[in-house]
Amino acid sequence: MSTSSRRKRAYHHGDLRSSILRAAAELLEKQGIEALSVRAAARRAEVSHNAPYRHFPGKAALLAALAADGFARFGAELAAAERAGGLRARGEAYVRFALANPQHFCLMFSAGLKISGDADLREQAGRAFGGLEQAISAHSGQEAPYAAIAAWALVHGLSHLLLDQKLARASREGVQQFVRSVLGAVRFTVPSQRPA
Amino acid sequence: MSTSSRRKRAYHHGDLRSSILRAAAELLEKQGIEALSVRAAARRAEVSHNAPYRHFPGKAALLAALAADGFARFGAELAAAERAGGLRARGEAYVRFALANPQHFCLMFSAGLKISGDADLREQAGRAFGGLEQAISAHSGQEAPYAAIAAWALVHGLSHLLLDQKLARASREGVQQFVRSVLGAVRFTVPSQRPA
DNA sequence: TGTACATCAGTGAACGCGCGTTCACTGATGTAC
DNA sequence: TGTACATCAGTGAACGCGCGTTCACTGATGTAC
Repeated sequence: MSTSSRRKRAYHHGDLRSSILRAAAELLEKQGIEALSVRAAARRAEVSHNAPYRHFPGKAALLAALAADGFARFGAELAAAERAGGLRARGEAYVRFALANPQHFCLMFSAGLKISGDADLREQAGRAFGGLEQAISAHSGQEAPYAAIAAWALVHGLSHLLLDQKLARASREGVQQFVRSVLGAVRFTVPSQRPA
Repeated sequence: MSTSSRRKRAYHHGDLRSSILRAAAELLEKQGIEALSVRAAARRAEVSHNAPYRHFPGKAALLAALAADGFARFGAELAAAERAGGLRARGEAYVRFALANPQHFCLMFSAGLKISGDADLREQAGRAFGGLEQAISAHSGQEAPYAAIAAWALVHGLSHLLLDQKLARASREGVQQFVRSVLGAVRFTVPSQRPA
């Protein structure tokens, strides 16, 4: 009540869709997927509990939009890392994103999320995966699909194990250095290997 | 009603704890973690909705017991596979377990599950992971911790990607052969490598 | 072998909760004339 | 520039739901004598 926020919010919010998404993202990371509900997001955005329905048909659409946002950021960070430091840097960025956005990461990769159902989500996920596949095949030669998949599985699994706190050693050594050591312990059996 | 099951169930069930666990496990795999509730498990076991509270203090304890069961089976299958076919077979069994018990696998590795809170869960998980670490260090020499972790990450990530349907190629080729190909594309940079 | 009684393992009713979603509404905005 | 009106983006009340958990209970079991 009273003059709570900077200025009294107008009846019309202006950009409620973004506000809802931001609130939902904060809830997701701070309280976990279980705590994320349409009503909670509306509360956090300081609107009535059904205002979100002006912008999302239902809860599933909200989750899909969150995941799409996640994929967009993910893809951008991976691409930037690779431009800066090659394929190895891309792998490290993969793990870094997962650790920085654990709940987003889980949401993006949860089986419950039907990627095909949402156009924007489909596009963003396709973009992120497309960049990945392209990067790997460009680096390893056209004929190394299994090595490419193994590399993906390696960083993906490392991300999950770190998120699930299964690797005590990592926190002792510092995560970035740990990740580098683990990735460094692997070679892929294709001709044109040897990272830059 | 009437003579529904084989014989009229006595007032005292006899082994309700096991029945509840079995019902919960079936619900978990058939309907997913979201559909698993204390009440649903009780319904499936054909007892009143609060009979489970005779055997589990609450929902968290039921989940912990499910996960502990999962770890017990997981550890046993991994150990058996290794006895039969070495470390490579252990890796394949890891993925096979995940694919055969997707929801259990996710539950077992979900961060929400507090392993330290439940004695039995702690023991079973420790047994499974202990076997894993032992197997890897025995195989790769004492001084290859990163290779060991990388191997773990590889099979773990492969499991997740397969579960999340991210690897279309796998279903085209047959999963077992696909897994073998991916695992075969990797070498670890430690002296005593070369699997049997 | 019989009986009194404590204990155990179930039942059914009830609680309060937050959820997703729908409904009829109202205040604000933009546009045609 | 002013005004009528359609449209948009919010509000607040209400719905039905399944959930976890608690309560007082009752039927069955086992044990001491």
